[in-house]
Amino acid sequence: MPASHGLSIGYLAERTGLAVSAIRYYEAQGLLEPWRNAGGQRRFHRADIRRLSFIMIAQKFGFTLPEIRDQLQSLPNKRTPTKDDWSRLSAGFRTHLDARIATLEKLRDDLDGCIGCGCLSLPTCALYNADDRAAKNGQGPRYLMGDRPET
Amino acid sequence: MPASHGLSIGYLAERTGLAVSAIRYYEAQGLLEPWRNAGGQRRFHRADIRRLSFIMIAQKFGFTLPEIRDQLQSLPNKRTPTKDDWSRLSAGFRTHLDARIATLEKLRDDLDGCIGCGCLSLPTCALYNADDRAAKNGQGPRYLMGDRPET
DNA sequence: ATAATTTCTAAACCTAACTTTAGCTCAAGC
DNA sequence: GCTTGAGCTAAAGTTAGGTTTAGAAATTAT
Repeated sequence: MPASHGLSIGYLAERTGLAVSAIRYYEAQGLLEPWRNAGGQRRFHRADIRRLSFIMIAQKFGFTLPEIRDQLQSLPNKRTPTKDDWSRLSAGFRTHLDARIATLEKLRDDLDGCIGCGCLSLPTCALYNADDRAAKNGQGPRYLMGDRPET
Repeated sequence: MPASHGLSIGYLAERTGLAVSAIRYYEAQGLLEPWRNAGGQRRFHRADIRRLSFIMIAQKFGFTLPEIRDQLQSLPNKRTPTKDDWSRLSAGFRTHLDARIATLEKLRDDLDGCIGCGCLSLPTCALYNADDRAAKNGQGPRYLMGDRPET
């Protein structure tokens, strides 16, 4: 049973299914700001249950904790999301998710082309330049599967 | 320039774009088995370039290093994949990828339903029971967004 | 009043896939 | 033949998102 003013961390854990240690960790990452009672124990608002649920859902959509923190902080007055906020934020989820799906679908299409094309010797293979890391580290073209144009 | 018999690790790194340390790491994980020259340095087969390329592609499809090691070991005589092997293995890639896309599409559909339904107070919300962790830890239903049926 | 829970902190540990560092040896170029 | 670059090993560090541990203090239950 929760104290008359403020909920204990164990109660939040029970209600959300999260581990107590996870809730403390989220606090350390700035996603929650409980106050302390006279004995130094954390006390939470009821709204923090929604806040934690929001975190759990956002994680399922592939957001990192810093991103989720930013989303929570972008709310006016740092409110916990209401129904209206939810609609707005979920549009962002949708965009994020669409992008991830599109990336995987492109990879699938590339693979399909690759099965047909022989793939092992072609610098023109669709998978050839598809590696993100190639763009990142600026190491120039990769000759996948061991072949180079001439040489 | 590679030695007349066996390629150096630096040459493989240059050819694949991988870091030397990554190639050593793959060896430690059992994905490659170079031999040593008189001075104790690693020497690789030309085919190992293809092997490394295969690893890089398989990683893009979401396979872990142990899974990739198993795939490489499933090849007859532990060969590096040929064009025929590639067709067979890429079918596995395709399956893996399709499953991941399907998971994300279901999540997107659930989200769409959720935007319309109000979501904040419904144990019937599509996202409600969608959490893998809920199934794993056997903690029973979660009341996302802080609401319970009664109480 | 006492026993049993809960909670507290700080620090260490966990996985995956690597990278970095330190101190040394080997190989190659001039 | 000497210098530089490449390679070697083992161990520690990195990132994300936590969990575990240990020992102490607070709270709750009987």
